[in-house]
Amino acid sequence: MFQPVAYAPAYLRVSEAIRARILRRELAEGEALPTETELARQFEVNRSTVREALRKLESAGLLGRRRGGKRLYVTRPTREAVGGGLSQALALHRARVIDVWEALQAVQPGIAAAAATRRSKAALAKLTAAAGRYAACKGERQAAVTEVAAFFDALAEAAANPVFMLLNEPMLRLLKPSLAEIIDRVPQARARIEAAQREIVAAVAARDAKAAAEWMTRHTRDFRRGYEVAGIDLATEVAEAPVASAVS
Amino acid sequence: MFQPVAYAPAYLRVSEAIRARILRRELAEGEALPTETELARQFEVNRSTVREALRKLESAGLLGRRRGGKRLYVTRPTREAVGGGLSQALALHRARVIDVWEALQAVQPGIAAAAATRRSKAALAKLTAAAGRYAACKGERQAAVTEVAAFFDALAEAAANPVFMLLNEPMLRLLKPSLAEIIDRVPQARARIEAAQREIVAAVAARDAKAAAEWMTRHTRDFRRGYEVAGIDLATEVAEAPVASAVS
DNA sequence: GGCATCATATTGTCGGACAATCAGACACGC
DNA sequence: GCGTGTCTGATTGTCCGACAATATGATGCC
Repeated sequence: MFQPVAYAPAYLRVSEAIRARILRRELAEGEALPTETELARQFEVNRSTVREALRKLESAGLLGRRRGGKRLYVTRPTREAVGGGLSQALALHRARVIDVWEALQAVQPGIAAAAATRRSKAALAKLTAAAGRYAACKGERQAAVTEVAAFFDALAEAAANPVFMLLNEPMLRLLKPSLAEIIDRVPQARARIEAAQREIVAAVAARDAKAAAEWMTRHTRDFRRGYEVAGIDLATEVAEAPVASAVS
Repeated sequence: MFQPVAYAPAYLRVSEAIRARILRRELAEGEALPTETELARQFEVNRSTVREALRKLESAGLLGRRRGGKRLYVTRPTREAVGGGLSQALALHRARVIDVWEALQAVQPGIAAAAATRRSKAALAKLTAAAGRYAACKGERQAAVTEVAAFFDALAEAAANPVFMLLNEPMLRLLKPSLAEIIDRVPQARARIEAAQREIVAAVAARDAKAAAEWMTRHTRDFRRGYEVAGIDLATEVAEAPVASAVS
């Protein structure tokens, strides 16, 4: 019958006002925000209130600080920021390894196909380099995992689609721990990954979308196989490590 | 040679400490947080500092308030919260309609296939109901768009994969405006959507993953065709509307 | 032009204050 | 019993004022 009567505390109204101006690009990226005192004067609220509003925008990734700097600058959310939020949410929603893998399986072939059709020469070079770096890092388990992720990232970059680039981050972040186990425990994993990457690179180089998607499908299916061989329970819940900088 | 010496302001350390406990599930969902004064006492910081920390967690969706309530409760990020962050980020990254569509195209067939394999009886009923509601809403453009989105959501729910459920939100949110235009301007759009939904429902009911994916591919391809017929420039940047509750 | 020096502005944090209002207890009338 | 007033205490939202640490920008010097 009746709508709940709208009310929003001042810190929310302030943060929304600033957010709106950023989204409307009236505050351009890289621009410095006015000082807290100045904002307080303009909004006619106390500086403490302004600060609460700023904290919200800061954690949304819309405002950031330059290394060691004092002032806040308008930024756009980095992949890491978005990915952190998403993977944190997934961890709390009790997403399992199999769920994330399934999403990977669904998205990556599309990314590979898009990359094959649109890749620029520079992007192809980066992709090739990423595959090379993976092949090069024998032994070090952690480095290998990082490079596998870097390969996916390079592919998304070649697809030149910001949606893909943002989606990659959280999925890889959540899969990394289990990936490390696979590489440790499945002897043939390294060779298979290397081969798949080689084929994908070749398909992308040849602008062959179909082949790229196909090899990517095999590549991700290999991961699944790896889970089974490594004896990782697919129903394990993924975990999000708390930010390291929080060492109190 | 040397790492930058770590330093984090108190409000950050406090917010990370609370965040960590939530992620470790030491603070269970639904539990009420201690009062601000109590937190200030425990962390040995000022209440203002605690409040800044709380604002961060609040906008990350980890803390929420019950309607009209005062206390903060531990919550997990809702689809809307996550989707809002993601779509906002995409808007700032100048994602275009075609980019989001491409992602939709990549993900939805996978979702449909998963839904077909795993759907429960209840989920199937919901999906059928969603398709029915879409077919029912003749005329009202806005309602139709909402129902199209609801259909995708019901499908993701049938797939019982939190990753898919969270990914749907931002994509649909960003596509809604252009979807509305299609439905307005392309006469045959309604019928085609209805037909595709019917086929997808049938495939899911029959647990036919392949057919479900296939029909979904056609369904999304139809959207693309709709853009062209409606004369929507595929390179249009998607826009994220600022939160409505921010009416000052 | 590049570099050391210094004054100023700005942030991070604190303490205290007060109004609004939410939650729970309690009594009252039907 | 259930819905309705009334009261009290606790809690949040907001303000004010203060101060140390330090980033920023101007200044002068070579």
